[in-house]
Amino acid sequence: CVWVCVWVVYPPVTLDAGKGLTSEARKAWLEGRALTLKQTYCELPVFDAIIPVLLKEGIENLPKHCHITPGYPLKPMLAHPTKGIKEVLKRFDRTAFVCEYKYDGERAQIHVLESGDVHIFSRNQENNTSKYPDIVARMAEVTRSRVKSCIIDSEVVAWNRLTEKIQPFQVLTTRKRKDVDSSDIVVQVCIYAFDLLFLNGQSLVRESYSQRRARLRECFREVPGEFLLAQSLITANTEEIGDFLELSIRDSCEGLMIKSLDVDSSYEIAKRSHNWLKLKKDYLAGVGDSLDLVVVGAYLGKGKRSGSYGGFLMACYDLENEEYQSICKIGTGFKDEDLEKYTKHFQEHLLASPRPYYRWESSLPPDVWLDASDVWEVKCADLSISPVYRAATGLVDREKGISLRFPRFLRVRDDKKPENATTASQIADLYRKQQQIQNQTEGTEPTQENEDFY
DNA sequence: CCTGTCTGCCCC
DNA sequence: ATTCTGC
DNA sequence: GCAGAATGGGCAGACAGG
Repeated sequence: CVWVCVWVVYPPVTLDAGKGLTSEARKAWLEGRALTLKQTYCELPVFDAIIPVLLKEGIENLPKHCHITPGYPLKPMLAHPTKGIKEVLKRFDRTAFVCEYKYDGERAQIHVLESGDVHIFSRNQENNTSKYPDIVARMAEVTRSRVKSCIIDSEVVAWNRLTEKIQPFQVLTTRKRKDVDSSDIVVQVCIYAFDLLFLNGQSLVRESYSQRRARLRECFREVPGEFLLAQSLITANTEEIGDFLELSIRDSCEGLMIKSLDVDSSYEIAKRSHNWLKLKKDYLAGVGDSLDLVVVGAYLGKGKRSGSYGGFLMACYDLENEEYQSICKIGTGFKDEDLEKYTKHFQEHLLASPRPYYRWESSLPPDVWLDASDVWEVKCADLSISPVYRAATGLVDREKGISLRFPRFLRVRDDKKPENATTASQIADLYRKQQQIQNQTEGTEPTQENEDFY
C-alpha cells in the first residue's frame, strides 16, 4: 500500500545501504524491507506504536520492538473462494492439506494474557470483549495449566443448549453488542477453535499449520457446546472431500476451509493474506440456489460506477395476487461493460411512478422505477426472513417477506418473460427446503417453556 | 415514551 | 460477504 | 495473484421527531 511505499526506505540515511547494489539487488533489498514493515503492521496494526520506532530505529530494528502482543489484535488470515474440488487439488498438488468445517458465525481472535485477562477481537480488529462475557469466563476452564498466555483464532457460533445444535448466523446477530451482562445473555455460543497464533510469550505465526494445530490440541480442553476444535478431515480423495462438504452443510456449516499443512502454511498475512481456500456449495456451477428475478428499479452508481446504474431492485412474481414483490437488490456479478449496456437499455423502460402491482417497503425506493420487462438469473447462498423485502409475504411468515443472502448477478434470461420469473410460492418452497436441511441434524423442537428457559 | 430512520474504522 | 479490474 | 473498489442482507444502537 501507499503507506508501505512511503516509509519503506526510511530513515533517509539507510538509503545509502542500497547504494552500490545492482538494480536487481536493490530491488530485492527494498522488497525485503517492505515485507518487514508490512508484517510488522499485520502483527501490530497500530500506527502510534510503529511510527515512533520506525523513525528512531529504522525498519531493520522494527521487529525487535513491534511484534505480536496479547491484548493487541493482529490481522486475520483470509480465504480465497474456489469453484470446486478440482481447483483445490490443483492448488495443493502433492502437498498435504486439511479440510475443516466453515462455521457460520463471527470470527473471534481470543487473547489470554499472563494476568488471566481475556480480550476478544473481531475480524476487523474491533474489541468484542464486552460482547462476550461468557467467553471471557469460559477461557479459564478450557485452557490447560501449561498455558500462561495465548492467542486463539476461532469462529463463534450461536448454540442451542436444548437441542445441542448450531443455530443460524441470524440468531447470533441478535446478541447485544456492548457491555453485555452475563446474566441476561439469551443466545448462547460455542467457540470453534482452529488455530493458535501465540503461546507462552512466543509467536507461532512463522510455524507451519501442522505445528500450530498440534499445539492447539495440546493446550485446550474440548467442552461440548462451549469450546470445540473445528471439525476436520485430512484426505486428498475427491469423493471424500465431496462427502465432507455435504456433511458440513447438514451440520449447519457454510462449507469447507482448506489449508496447507506444511508447505507455505505459516500465518504470515504480509506474505499472503488469503492463504486459505474456501469451498461453498453456492460457488459450484449449477449447484446452490439460483432464481430468475424481475428488474423493477435501479440505483445510481457511485465512484467508478457514476454515470451508470450501480445496482438494481429485483422482484419475484406472485401468481396469486398478480403482483411483483421486492426480494433483494443486486450490485455485483456485472462486467463493467454489462452495467453500461443495461443502463442504456433501461432508459427505454423508465416509469414516472411505480406500477400499482409492485410491492415494496416504502423506506427502500429505487432512484428510478422500471417497467417489468427483463428477467435475470441471480445466485445466492441462502434465503432469509426479511424486515424490508416482500417476496412470499404471508407464505412463510405472516407479515415478513423473504430476501437473499449474498445475491449476485449471473446472466440475463432472454428466454423468460416477467410472468415466468420465479414465483412467490417457489421462493417459499426454497426457504422451507433450506429449513429442512437444517432440521435433518436437529433433535425435537424445543417446547415454548424450554425456549424461555434456555 | 414510542416509532421510524439512519449508521456502522458493523457483522457476514 | 461476492465479484470484477487494473496492475 | 493481488489489492482496491464497486456492490449485497440485516442486526443493535443511536438519533430524531412526535
